[in-house]
Amino acid sequence: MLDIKLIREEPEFVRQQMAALQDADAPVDRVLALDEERRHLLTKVEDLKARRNTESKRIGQLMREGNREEAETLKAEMSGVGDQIKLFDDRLRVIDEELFDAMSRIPNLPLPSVPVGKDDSENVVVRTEGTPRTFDFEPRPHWELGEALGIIDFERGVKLSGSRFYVLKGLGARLQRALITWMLDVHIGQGYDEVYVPFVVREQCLFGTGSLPKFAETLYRDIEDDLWLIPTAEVPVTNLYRDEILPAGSLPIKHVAYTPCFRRERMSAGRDVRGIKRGHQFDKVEMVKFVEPEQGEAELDSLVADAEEICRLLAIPYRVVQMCTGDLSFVAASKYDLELWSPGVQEWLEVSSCSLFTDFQARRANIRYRPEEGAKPRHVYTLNGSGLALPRVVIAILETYQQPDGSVTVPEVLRPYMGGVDVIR
RNA sequence: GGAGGGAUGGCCGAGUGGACUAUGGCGGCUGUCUUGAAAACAGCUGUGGCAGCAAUGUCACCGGGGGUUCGAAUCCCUCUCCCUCCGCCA
Repeated sequence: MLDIKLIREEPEFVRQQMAALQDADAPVDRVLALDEERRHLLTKVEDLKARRNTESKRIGQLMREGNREEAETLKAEMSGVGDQIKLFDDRLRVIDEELFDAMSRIPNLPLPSVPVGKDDSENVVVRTEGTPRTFDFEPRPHWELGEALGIIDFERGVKLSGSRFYVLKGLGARLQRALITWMLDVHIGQGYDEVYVPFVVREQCLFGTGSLPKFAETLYRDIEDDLWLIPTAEVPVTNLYRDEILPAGSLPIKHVAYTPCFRRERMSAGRDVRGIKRGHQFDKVEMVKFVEPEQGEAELDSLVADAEEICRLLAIPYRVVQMCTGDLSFVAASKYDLELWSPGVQEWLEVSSCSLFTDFQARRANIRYRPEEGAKPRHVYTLNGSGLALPRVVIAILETYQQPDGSVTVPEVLRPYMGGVDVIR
């Protein structure tokens, strides 16, 4: 949610930013019209209420004095005022709802540092680290390696739950579990506090992070209890402090959480159907930060660095890509993706998205802090980044560390987490 | 799943239709006294919207939403959450 004052005072600037975001549907003009009508009605209805408050007090006073007739006259008069107030209040309620709906459909504004571009073709590769391994044999894709090693079972996954589900077995399951534990440990070492959170949440949490109302069709939902499966740990972790005013001195707050993620992938039907790249259920270790506005951009840089550390320690080549305005998500003001090179599928796999949301989520979720004791509350800035998304890291490991005989060497850093196993065969 | 009891300010807790501008206490802040501190005493105390350059004014908020009434913390409906007892359960 943007600050409505900004839209009211700088409408031309906001329109211009919407154009840069390639968002032609953002209802800026509607917000302006509704806002004006709302304020007009507010002053009218509040005058009426002020009058009713004073006159009602007088009625009480007259009744105590035993002056029945005058009290009754005033009552009759106030009854009419009450009817008017009700009319205005009803109208206001409708306007408020419409305004809220319009406001919640306007995306966040990009930072000035974000390159302007029309779509993902104009994203900027900021840096590439590591050299892709050279093979003296044809590297195979992970689905061949995984099936041959008996560590990925696609058919039984489909039997259990349908397409885009799979089963990890033996050292495959163990590799994933090792990665989760190891990545959590690395991020804890970087100063993040681990949290374990619910995997189903109320609707309000999804609104807070910006997943609703716009992306409802990508989410799984339990109708009976009106709970939603989380599409990312970002949702429960960011909402930890929903409707709170954090006391002075509590920022920055840095959390790391392991959760599964559930996505219907209806937008991507038919894409990436082979292998484990895009499933309905996947695991992720996620970092979430709550910081003071002044620290926003610096905290984004350090968030990217914290996620990069995982790639670096795994010794897998990766690159950092900055999203241009046309490819920013609805809620992000600035965003970097981390992509691991995977030689079997011959592509850069997106394993992390690190975003700064400025105060956009904090407004929607009502998360504030006190800069100093006794000072007025301000909205925090929120950030999050995967560190990292699992199946794709598993893909990159299998494909990068594969041997001519189809076995896979276990990256050095993971061996202590695998009970000393150094090769999957 | 069944029965019952609750939700009031940073915290405890009173308040069953008008003096509530929410009693009282604790905590916190400021001041007086003191070399300093404690104690005592006095004053202050939340969030947001709208109007205004500002001082300020005004409205809303007693778990959420709706209703009754001239007037609601108080009465009615509804939802959420918490607690107690019983049953079931990894």
